[in-house]
Amino acid sequence: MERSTIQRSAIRDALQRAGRPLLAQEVLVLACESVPRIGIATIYRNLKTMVDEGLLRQVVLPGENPRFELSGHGHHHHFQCNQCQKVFDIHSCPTDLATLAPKGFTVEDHDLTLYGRCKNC
Amino acid sequence: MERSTIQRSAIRDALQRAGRPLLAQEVLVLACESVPRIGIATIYRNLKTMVDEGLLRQVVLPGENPRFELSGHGHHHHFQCNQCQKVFDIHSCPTDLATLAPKGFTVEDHDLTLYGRCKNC
DNA sequence: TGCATAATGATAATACAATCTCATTATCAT
DNA sequence: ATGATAATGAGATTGTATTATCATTATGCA
Repeated sequence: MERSTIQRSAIRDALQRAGRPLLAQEVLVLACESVPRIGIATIYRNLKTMVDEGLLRQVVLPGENPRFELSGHGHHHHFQCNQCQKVFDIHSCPTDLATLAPKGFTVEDHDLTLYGRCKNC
Repeated sequence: MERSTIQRSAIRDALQRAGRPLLAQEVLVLACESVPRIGIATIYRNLKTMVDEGLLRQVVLPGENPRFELSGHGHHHHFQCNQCQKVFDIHSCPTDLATLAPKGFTVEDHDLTLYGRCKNC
């Protein structure tokens, strides 16, 4: 993955335009707008490469297939709409979660997902 | 699933003794202690039935297969050990998470997982 | 412009949790 | 204890996201 291809650009643009974490299938649909014959294998190949390069970050919600978002947003969490199932970023983070753990347990990280209705639903 | 079998009891006991959410595979291993020839299909069959009956609750962490725990613990969250991968209950819950959502979004529920080192690791 | 080869696209293959099949076994009302 | 049948166990099968294959196409350096 050393050459610059229109497919790779289309994938990056899709994620940028969406502004929210996308499933591989969602990336395919969006990327198809600019590269109609793009294949799903190309989507997966590039997503994997871009994650390895650090350009993308994988977002995994409970019971869901992995989504992908442009990295560089720092630590943040996600909101999933119960209606449209779309996932959005939340740029704030509750503090003092470490105190919730039982005695003898050390908290190193955490993962928070909010569920509800998004702006459009 | 109307009759009482030793397999079904073994599954319930395994979850009770563990006191933490277990994967189907973990249930199999524990249940084998009392019913050596128990099959994985029986594990899945009973887990599903017991969830339908409300006896068990499914616990799904990001990127993990479903775990099962006895229900009736009310709303709570989970801790996963980065070392042994075991999952434990956390019986406290951060408040005011609803305020974290962006303007226009309504929060109906949430899901929190803490990661770190458990007491034994 | 031409060439070496990286990347793509179509489709086959894989991985693996979960479910199904069906002969056998165990439960329980009578 | 007996019979109807629910449940089990072993292994085959399924479903589905992801990856591999490989002939073809496109990139970018000389």
